Amino acid sequence: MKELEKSTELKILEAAKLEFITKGFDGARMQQIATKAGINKALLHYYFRNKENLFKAVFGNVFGDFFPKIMTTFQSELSFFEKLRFFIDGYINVLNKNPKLPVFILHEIQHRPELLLNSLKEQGVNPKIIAGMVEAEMVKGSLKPVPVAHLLVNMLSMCIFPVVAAPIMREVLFDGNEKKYKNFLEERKQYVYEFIINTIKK
Amino acid sequence: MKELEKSTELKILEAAKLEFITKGFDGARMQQIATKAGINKALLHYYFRNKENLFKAVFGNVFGDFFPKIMTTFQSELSFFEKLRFFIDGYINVLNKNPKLPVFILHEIQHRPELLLNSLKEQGVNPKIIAGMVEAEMVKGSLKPVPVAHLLVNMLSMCIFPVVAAPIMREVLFDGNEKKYKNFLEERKQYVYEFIINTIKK
DNA sequence: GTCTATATCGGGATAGAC
DNA sequence: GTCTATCCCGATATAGAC
Repeated sequence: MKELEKSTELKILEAAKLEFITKGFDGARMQQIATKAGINKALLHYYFRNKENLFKAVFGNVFGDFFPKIMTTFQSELSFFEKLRFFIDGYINVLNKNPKLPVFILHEIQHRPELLLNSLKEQGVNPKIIAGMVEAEMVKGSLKPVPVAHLLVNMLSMCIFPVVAAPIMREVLFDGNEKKYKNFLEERKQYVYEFIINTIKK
Repeated sequence: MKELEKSTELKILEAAKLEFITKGFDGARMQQIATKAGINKALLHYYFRNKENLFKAVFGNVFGDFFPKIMTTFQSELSFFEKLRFFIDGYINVLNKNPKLPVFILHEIQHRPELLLNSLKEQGVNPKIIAGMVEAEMVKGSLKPVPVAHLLVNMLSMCIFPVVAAPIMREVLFDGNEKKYKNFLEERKQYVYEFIINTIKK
């Protein structure tokens, strides 16, 4: 039974998420969060005792998007190459919808390493599943043997970085033309795939 | 004629650079900068009227390291493949020495787009020189024709991202073992090179 | 140029009524 | 649960002596 009115707590969390991600912890303002949520500061402190608590709640929620849930794609019945394509495609999409997320996370964990460790535990990030799968293909002989860690990091890099550095890249490569850059990112889904394939197919 | 005593202004700039890069503009504290520089807050304001000014001075100084000066490598007499190797090697080195720089820059330009535009002008960043050079090799026939923009972005991505995301990657891939991750980054100089070569050599 | 002392203000947090 | 009013501290910035 869904409420038409979102609960106050939910409204706060949404507003806080937006504020924290765009401004960072230090730049975020409780007043601003309250305003966006349509309430006042006092109520904020009623729900979450202080700024720190509120932040942690948001961070925990948000971390999972950085390392993709799309990992599940890899447990499907598709062929390996299809899985790869789905992964790249899906991940670039997710990042495009939340382009500020990675920088936010990377910025914050610099000062609060514990955030990272906690979140990793909660999320159960396990690249080993995918790594194992890739290695299996290699011993099976369907893929050229290459260092798997580097391969995975390369793949992530080529998906994440261009989104993260979009403000700069857009300027440098396309003189600030937003449309052209969006198009560029769209093309990447194909090229990154080909790029990866190139190094592992026999 | 070099002074044995660094000028006060220089000491301030160094201290400020460190503080801003690690904490970001909002997290940085004037008091902390003063202390690190061995002076007091008032003197800080004497040299740079306010925090904003000081920040801009630092940012301008620092931006150039993000897009490498190593571009000059590309004007040398080396063969194309040697140039490529030098570039990757040198860039990963630079980043390793300033691993926090990229996140700092990306975080700050999110709220102050003008910083980016100004810095780009000052630095005269021009990927077109390299792009042109790569394209020349392609028409000459010594390289397989691939989309140059994507190729360059891929190369940057694979160099920058692993350094930027080091805190996470170190945890996920090597259970936090610093030594292993350093070693991993060292290996990358070779693998990224091979990875790139693989997609462009005939 | 460099210092101490102080003004000013913004923002997180709390008290207490409804 | 939600509000108004207020406290209080930390941080930028300035005044003014040396």
